[in-house]
Amino acid sequence: MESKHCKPAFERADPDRRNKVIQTAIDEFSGLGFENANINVIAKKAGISIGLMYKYFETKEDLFILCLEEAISELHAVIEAVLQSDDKILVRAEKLIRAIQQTSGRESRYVKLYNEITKMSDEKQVRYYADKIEGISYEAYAGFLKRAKEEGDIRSDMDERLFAFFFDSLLMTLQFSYTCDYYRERFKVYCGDDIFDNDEKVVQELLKFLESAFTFSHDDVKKLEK
Amino acid sequence: MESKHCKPAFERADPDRRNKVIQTAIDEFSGLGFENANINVIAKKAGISIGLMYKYFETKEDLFILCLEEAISELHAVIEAVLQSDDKILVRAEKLIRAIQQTSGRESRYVKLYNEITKMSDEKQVRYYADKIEGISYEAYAGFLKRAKEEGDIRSDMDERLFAFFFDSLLMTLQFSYTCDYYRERFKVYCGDDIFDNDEKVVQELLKFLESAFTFSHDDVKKLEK
DNA sequence: TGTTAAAGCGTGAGCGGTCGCTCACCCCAC
DNA sequence: GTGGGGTGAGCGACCGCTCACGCTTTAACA
Repeated sequence: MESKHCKPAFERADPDRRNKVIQTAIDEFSGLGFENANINVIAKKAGISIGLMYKYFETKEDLFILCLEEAISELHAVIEAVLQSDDKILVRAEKLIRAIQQTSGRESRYVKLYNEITKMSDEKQVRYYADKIEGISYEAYAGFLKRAKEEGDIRSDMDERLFAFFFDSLLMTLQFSYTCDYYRERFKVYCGDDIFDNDEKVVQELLKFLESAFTFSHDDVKKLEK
Repeated sequence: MESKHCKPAFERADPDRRNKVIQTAIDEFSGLGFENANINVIAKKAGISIGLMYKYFETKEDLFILCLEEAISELHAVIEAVLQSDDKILVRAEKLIRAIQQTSGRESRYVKLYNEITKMSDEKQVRYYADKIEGISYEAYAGFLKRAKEEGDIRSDMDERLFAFFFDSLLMTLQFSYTCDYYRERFKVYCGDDIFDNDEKVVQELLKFLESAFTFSHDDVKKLEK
């Protein structure tokens, strides 16, 4: 899993064209999935010939991977932007939730790509991308969970890594629920057809859920009750 | 989206053969995904000719759907079995978590099929299956959350539907984390390579997380602290 | 009981469409 | 004239699906 997924010719190409190719490819891959997307169609829509496409990329898969890398760095940037201040943990959570809800059409294609790799089963690729993508959010979440714990903002009786995992699981599912067709429908089954008109309610309820999970330990509350 | 997805000839066929065909198909679909699975190969592995396969099914998609229906009713049965007693909410949660961890090879193929439909985007199919599958767990979870709330076992200041959604999101992600390649790798990134040798720890930490989220409301704890 | 026709079970060569990818070729700059 | 940018017809592999055919069972009739 090395990092070069295009031929030199693509790097030399005009930046506008590079962009056009990548964005068109992301459109097709996120809309149809890797298997159903047609590289001949992508070339046509991007305004170049297939011949040239193959001067730029070794294989269809390489093109897909380049799109993935693009999506990853974009999503990475969003997380970084949201988390750069030194807010308390719940404020960070709130910012992340709101960022997820405001995911625009542009970003939602990235999320769909992400959902697409979720079905990969080539061992090496899975490892490479899980490390690359999940590593980003893991670093972000585990880092501030640990600090919050040290500073006494959250309960002391928890395993940070597992709690970071639960936290990310909730956010990831929410992300998919706002962008991917099946998850959207699932969201409606659970919360009603009008859930997409109630962003504020989702924020508040999830924060409620997280706040209690993060801050109140069973033993402490029992002590208080005595 | 009607419910007959095979021709009469398949219903008349020998039960052993029916089983062989369905199980072989589930193997292939769950291992390779819908697009990459080859119906000619499935026929060969199941010990029948493609000609006969098409006397049994209209299309490859119909075969896939029959597999899905099979998987759904199987997963439904598991949930039912786990939830039939009238345990308290955390005991139910614990049973579900342990059931997920003990998912065998046989069941894990069903989970992979479920993961596969997660990327469907045909509007009608998405609606049909989201309703059918998520409806099962929604009924189960929302029902006992509501009862628990009425009986005062859990906090009163929450929206049951959203909390059921968060609950299912955690369980669904855990389910995938024990069965699907990418999610397994993600689980390792968050919790370390040895997380799969620590089932008990996962149970305890998730229960801790859920117990606090479900039972302690911010206002109540603040009152106690005074 | 033997003959025959109809209906279903079962086969697999192969059709037809799709799509990843190649290659022979053109054009232009240096 | 050499090298890179650019083209698109078309090759070849794959795969969903068909169809002409063979075999067996059922049953109606002489």
